[in-house]
Amino acid sequence: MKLTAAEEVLMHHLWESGKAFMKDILDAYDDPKPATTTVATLLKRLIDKGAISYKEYGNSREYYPLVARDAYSRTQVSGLIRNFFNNSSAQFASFFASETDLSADELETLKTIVEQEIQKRKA
Amino acid sequence: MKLTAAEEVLMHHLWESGKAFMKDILDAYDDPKPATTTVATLLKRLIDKGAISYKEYGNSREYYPLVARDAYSRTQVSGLIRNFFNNSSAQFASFFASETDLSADELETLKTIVEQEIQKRKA
DNA sequence: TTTTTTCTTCTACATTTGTAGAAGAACTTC
DNA sequence: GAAGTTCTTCTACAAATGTAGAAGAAAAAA
Repeated sequence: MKLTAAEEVLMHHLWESGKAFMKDILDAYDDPKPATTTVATLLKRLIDKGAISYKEYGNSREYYPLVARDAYSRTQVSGLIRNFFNNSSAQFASFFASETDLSADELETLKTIVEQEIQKRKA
Repeated sequence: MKLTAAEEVLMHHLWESGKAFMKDILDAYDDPKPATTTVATLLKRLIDKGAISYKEYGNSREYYPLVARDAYSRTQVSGLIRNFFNNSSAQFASFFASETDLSADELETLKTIVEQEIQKRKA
C-alpha cells in the first residue's frame, strides 16, 4: 500500500474525522483548496488502492479509511528503517535519540516508555 | 531536497562507497542491473538537484554525494514526524518504542542512549 | 416545480519518474 | 592505429501523479 503525497494528505483528513463526505473533506483543506474534481479523483484512486471505502447515502458518499493511521505509520517507519538504517531498529533508535530535538523532559518520558517496554518484554 | 525512489537507491550506492565511477555504480546494483543510460539519467538528475557532484577524469567522472547520508536521513525522519506524528518527536518516540520490534537487549541499549542524551542536555 | 447546489463520472493534460536506445567521444587493447 | 569498450549526451516514451473542466444526476432550496 504505497500512497502518493497528495493521497496521504487526503488520508490525514479522513483519519482525523474518521469518516467524511466530500464537503467535509474539502473543508479540511487549507486554502487554496483543491477543486472538487481533484479530490474526487484522489478518492477514486484511494478506493482502487483499497485504502478507503464508503457508504452511499443518496447521491453522495460517506468515505472512511480502510487502512488505520497506526498501521500505515508503521509501514512508513519500517520503510525508513529498512532504507536508511540497514533494517536495524536499534540503529535507528540510536540515531533518533542522538539526532532528534527532544527536550530533556521529553527524553525522560521516552526513557519511561522504554522502561515499560522492557518490562513488557520480560513479562 | 526530495529524491525519488530510484534516485535514493543510487544515492545509497554512493553513500556506501563514498565516491564511484559509472562502472562501480553499475556493479553495486543487483541483477537485473539497469541500463547504463538509465543510471546516467539518474546521475544527471541528481546533479541538477544538487545531491551529488563529480570530478572529471578523462572521459569519465568520479561521482560523490554532496548530501550526507546522515543529513538526508534526518530530513526523512523529520518528514515522517511532521506527517504522521503531529510534528511531535515525543509522540513519535512513544509510538516507535511501543510499536517497533526491538528486543529487550536493544531496548536496554536505547535506554542507555537516552540516558546519555539526558546527561548531555543537562551539561 | 424551477433553480441552485453538490457530487460523481469522464475526459484531459502537464509534470514527474523510471527506463533505455542511438550516436558519438574518449580510452584501452591488440 | 584499428577495434572494442566505456561513458556521456540526446531523445523518447510509458506510467504515475497532480490538477481540474464538462456534463449530468440527485438533492436542497426557493
